[in-house]
Amino acid sequence: MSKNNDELFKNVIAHAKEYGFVFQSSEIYDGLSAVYDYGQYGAELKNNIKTYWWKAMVQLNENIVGIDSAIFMHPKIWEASGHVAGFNDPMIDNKDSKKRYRADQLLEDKIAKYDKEGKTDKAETLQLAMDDALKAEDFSRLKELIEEHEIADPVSGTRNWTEVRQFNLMFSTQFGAMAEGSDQVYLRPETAQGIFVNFLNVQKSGRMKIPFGIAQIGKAFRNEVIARQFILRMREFEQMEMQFFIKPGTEMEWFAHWKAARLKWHLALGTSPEKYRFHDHTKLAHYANAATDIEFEFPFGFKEVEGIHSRTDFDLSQHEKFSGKKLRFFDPQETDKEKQSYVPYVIETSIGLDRMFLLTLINAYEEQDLSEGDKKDSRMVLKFPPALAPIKATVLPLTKKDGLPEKARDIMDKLKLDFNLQYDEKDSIGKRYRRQDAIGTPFCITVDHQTLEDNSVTIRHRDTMVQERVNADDLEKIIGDLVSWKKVLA
RNA sequence: GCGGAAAUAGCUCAGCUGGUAGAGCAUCAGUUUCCCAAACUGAAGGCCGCGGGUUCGAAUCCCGUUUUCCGCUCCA
Repeated sequence: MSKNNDELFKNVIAHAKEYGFVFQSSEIYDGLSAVYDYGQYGAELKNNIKTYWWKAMVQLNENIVGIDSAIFMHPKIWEASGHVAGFNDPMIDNKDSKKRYRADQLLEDKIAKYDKEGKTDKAETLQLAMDDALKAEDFSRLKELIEEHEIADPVSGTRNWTEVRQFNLMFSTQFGAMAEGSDQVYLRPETAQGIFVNFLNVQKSGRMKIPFGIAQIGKAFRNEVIARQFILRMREFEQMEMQFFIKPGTEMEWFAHWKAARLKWHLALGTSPEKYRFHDHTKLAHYANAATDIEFEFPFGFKEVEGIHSRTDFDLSQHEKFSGKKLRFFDPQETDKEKQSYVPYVIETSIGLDRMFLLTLINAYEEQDLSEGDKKDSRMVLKFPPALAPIKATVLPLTKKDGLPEKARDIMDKLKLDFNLQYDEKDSIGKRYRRQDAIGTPFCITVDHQTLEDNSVTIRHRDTMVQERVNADDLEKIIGDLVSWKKVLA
């Protein structure tokens, strides 16, 4: 990261805290690693991003519906999805090469080596010892075996190992009040499975016909080994996912469709296209036959914000297998009887809400030098798209007397049912404008002495700092148009 | 997890070789002004991340720990 970008990122984090967007969780207790809280303006901004996504995905697509599934799910779901098996390996690090290995893999390699050297006795003994240790989940025994058999890191050649640890990315807890005899359940590591297991419910109750999508916004939890870069990688995070169910064989067409549609959604916010890029996966996960990331150029480099994956019929097939229930779509239009009933393929779009939040904040953040001649001046402004701004407008009486506050309150009362507004009468008018700039309020409505005479007010625009005089009765329409979702969705 | 750096008021930071904390901005109250950070007066806010140790005495030295940032690593 260059010094300037490093500086910029630090300033954004400081700004986010100072102005009530993001706080570290449990801060007065020294914080909890990689967990963050959203403050008064952060919560508003986050909600607006959710709304933008929900409108674009659910409301504007007749064949996409939204659900809200529970965080707790049947433990077998995670076996079916592969998360239990894939997230439970015993790992060991070499302190010199700083490489991490699967402990059982290292031992397997050694066993193979013994066999090759004709030391079959040794191989067998080790194999048995390892199997016992793995079965008992005895990690210190695994470490002992690695030491006893003098296994060295192939990279550094040293035997300077850490303890063997299990990296399970899923958080677990007990289901049922009695600790004993209760079942272990997981906090979901992704929201997608909540959609897959409700595929039939939604399809039948909503009379959905393929192609159709199910969308969901919700929290997910991953016990990341390391979680850093502010809210980019958190242990508790929120996803906005849509699973689009399609006829097998049409996946490439739909993959291309959603790739384009999702980038369009991002760019509609006015973000410079140079800040975005696709990162197509060459190495695909076992369930996917195509995958791409939409990446955004953060101050610390291009990072994934959203993933678009062609997941084939992997998930539904797995759930068929594990649940014993048929998860199929019957297509009466299909003339070929053999192909009438099938497990749909899936195109997934999955965006990290917190990452989108960070993106929006960084993108909006601007330090402006407004000096003119000798007069030094600067301002901090968050140039949020008006539809996303936490506060849409602030009503300001020019002074605290002459009945201006009363008039300002009247105007505010008429507007506050439609818009999230603030009222401010403390300090000079210029200072109040700048305060609103810092939290990204796009419009300031100023009530002055002329307002008392002809009911006109000024609207001060955040980005240009230009004011226009309008009739107070027209504010609902004017502000309404300016902050409308039509500006980004139409 | 390894290595590096850091942690002092809401924010940014100062505090030299140890003697029980300061500034600017922000906040609050007031005076004045009345359309882009004005000025003035006053106030509030910190046991210096936390826990030990050395010392007559620790924000300052040592150890541990937590958190954050950077690099590596990891990332369905």
